[in-house]
Amino acid sequence: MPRRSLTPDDFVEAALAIAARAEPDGLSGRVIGDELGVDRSAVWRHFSDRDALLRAVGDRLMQLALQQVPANLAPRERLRAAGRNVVETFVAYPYVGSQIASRTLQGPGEMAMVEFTLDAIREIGVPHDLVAKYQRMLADTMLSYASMRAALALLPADIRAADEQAWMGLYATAPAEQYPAIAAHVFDLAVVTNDEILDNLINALLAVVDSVIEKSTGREE
Amino acid sequence: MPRRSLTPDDFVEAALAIAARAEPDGLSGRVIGDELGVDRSAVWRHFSDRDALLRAVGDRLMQLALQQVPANLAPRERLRAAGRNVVETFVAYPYVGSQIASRTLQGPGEMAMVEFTLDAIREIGVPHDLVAKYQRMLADTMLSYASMRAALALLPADIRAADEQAWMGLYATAPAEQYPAIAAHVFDLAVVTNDEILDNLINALLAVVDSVIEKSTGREE
DNA sequence: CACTGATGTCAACAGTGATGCGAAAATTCA
DNA sequence: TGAATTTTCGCATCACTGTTGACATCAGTG
Repeated sequence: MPRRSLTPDDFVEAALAIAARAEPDGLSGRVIGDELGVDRSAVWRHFSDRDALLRAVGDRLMQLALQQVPANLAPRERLRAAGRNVVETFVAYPYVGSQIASRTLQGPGEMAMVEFTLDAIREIGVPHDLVAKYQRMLADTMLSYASMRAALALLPADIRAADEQAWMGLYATAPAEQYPAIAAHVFDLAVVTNDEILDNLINALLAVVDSVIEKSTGREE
Repeated sequence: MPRRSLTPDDFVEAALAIAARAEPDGLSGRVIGDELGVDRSAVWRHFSDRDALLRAVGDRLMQLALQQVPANLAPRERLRAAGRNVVETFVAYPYVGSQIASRTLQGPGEMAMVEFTLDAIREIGVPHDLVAKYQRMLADTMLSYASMRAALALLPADIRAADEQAWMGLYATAPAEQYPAIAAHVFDLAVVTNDEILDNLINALLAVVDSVIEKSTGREE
């Protein structure tokens, strides 16, 4: 007795809503079904696989991340914003973000993101035959980092707190004879924030892109 | 009727052996138990949690990666080797590698790795107050990238092959008007290998570390 | 109106991590 | 030595997962 007819998009939408809540129960078929008032097996009428569902939702995440990049930025700033937005979006929808970094999504979101980044790298002035090489480095690195941050956001609050304070705990316990460098830097280690690390990482990647700019043509900036 | 007494290390060892096989069944309690000729519930006698087990095995992975770094290398090459070895080890034990990147292991393996990298960065000549900042960037980036590569190695062979050939497929299908940059670079994109990307990433990270070397002291190299 | 294809419901399956209970071995103590 | 205690495993069980197949019901077509 089908109460109503659902489209795959309805399930993607529901999965997004759930993934954003980051409840401890996870993103299971049962929860998705409940969100739509439907049996959990109805999900597999529209997606052959758990993997297929995740890829569809993941591709939507890419769209979300990309559409929040201001359009009128210089190419470097576009790349920076895209990277930050991917991390932000993955963290905002941690159940999906933590699981699809290694998959080729092959949807419109991923296509648009690749097009966007290729274009920005070309515009910066990277030689034509190196554009793809650096795009893949940037994309893979940002995706994997975003995925790790999402997995972090997924941890129960108490465990995350324990992990974050682990370094301060080691400060008290680690013998300075055995770990002199840790002893010398443990406070600095504990103080570094994840957003600082992300900024730092993006800067490093952009710097290496800058270092291969075509010297011959001086038209860019 | 305990046939014999098992230590936590025995389970870690068994988990390593299974994780190295990359069979499609995964690293479940049942498989670990079978490996030791023991019921799967025996695992939780020694580890409170699946998480605790993964952390223990993950810490062992760190030890494995670190102990294969040649001792007599220059600091830059030590960092390069450590990064490569972490990726290699995570890929070699993909079940564990793909899951513990976001956790603080807090074991001797992680401690040794942090000590090792802090020391190398200091030896390169990074100012004292910036050593921790760059260590965390290097470590988090390499861990997350290694984790993604491990997840990739875990995919069934047919899916991985399909993913790798996705770009070539897009070459045929993607409309050049809508995705001009993809059309212009799709062949280059498909040709870039993961190991190239890794080299490229490590180079980028090391370059940014080099850029903050203390200019005042010229004693290094 | 009947027919067909799509879609949801329900029950079932094997598999997971985890828990509580009882038995047996290993260890400790007298 | 022998008794008491602690450790550790086997077994049964739980709730939960993704997935499948049989059945029922709806929408749209001729």
